[in-house]
Amino acid sequence: MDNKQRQWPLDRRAVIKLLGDCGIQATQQRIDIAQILFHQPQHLSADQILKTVNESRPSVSKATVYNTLGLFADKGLVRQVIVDPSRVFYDSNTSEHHHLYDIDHGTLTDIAPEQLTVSGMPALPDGMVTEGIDVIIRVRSE
Amino acid sequence: MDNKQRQWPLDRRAVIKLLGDCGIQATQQRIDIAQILFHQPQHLSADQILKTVNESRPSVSKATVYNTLGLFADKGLVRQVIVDPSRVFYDSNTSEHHHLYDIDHGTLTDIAPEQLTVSGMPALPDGMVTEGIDVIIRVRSE
DNA sequence: ATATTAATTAGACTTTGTCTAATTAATAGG
DNA sequence: CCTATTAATTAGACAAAGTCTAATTAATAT
Ligand SMILES: [Mn+2]
Ligand SMILES: [Mn+2]
Ligand SMILES: [Zn+2]
Ligand SMILES: [Zn+2]
Repeated sequence: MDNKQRQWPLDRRAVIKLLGDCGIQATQQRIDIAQILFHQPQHLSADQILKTVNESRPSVSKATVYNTLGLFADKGLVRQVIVDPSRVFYDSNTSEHHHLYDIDHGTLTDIAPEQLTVSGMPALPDGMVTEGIDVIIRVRSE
Repeated sequence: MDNKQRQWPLDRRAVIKLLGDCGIQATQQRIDIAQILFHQPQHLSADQILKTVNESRPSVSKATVYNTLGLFADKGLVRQVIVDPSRVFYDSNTSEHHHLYDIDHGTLTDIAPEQLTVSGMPALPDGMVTEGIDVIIRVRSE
């Protein structure tokens, strides 16, 4: 299944279609969360999503935000980015790319895959399967 | 300051010397923690270190373990490895290398820098300073 | 020895995330 | 449509990693 989103933002209809294509039941809460994520290619923490989705009137619980993000990640709709010991970022851009992380501001920026090449994947021990390769450039900028 | 440890394990004397060279006061607690870390090149979590250092008789508090690991990281004696959202690993090998992370078992393995090359460091925006480049190969192995 | 400074400590606290059991919403079949 | 069944949501308890504070203890310098 090829999930390259090309037209941002995804509107409500497109989001419902996307969920359906992944075999995810399109509930109100999931649609709301997906609309936030797929407004543009971006990196959001669970907490940022929880706040955003509830900023007009409270509508989605913390448990559902975590459940939904976990589900989206499992289905490959979003990618978890682990760069900060204190929280996970969810990346709405699942196409291959690398990251630049500003330690001081806690902000993530994309690096296009053409810009940076990793060569020499070592042979993996028997029974191991590559799940992904993360390249993170850590910067300070005080 | 060049901190390439070459003879493992570092004994008590070597550890005290190492701390002194970094301007770290060699207290009993710090020596104990350093001896665990510098027994061999390895990746340990704060919790693993806390347990190990207290396995004969309790001698070092949780606060001191965290203080000490933070201090060692600041001084460049150890390197933090952020691959798991639930805990930070401290790497006693500070020479340049990459990592392979087994998601299912939570274990980290080193990849020699010769084995894997990153080419094409993008130009950084003004005022940004590179802190490090992390390459992590994530694998499953169930 | 004493004074001064630095490190350690227990335990409260915070934050991120998980879990449970009860409620509510969605779906399917008649 | 109505009803039965299943799936999702929820509040709030809970867990784990890590931080912070104020008091104590240890190290250093004179
Ligand atoms: Mn957050
Ligand atoms: Mn741990
Ligand atoms: Zn990204
Ligand atoms: Zn390593």
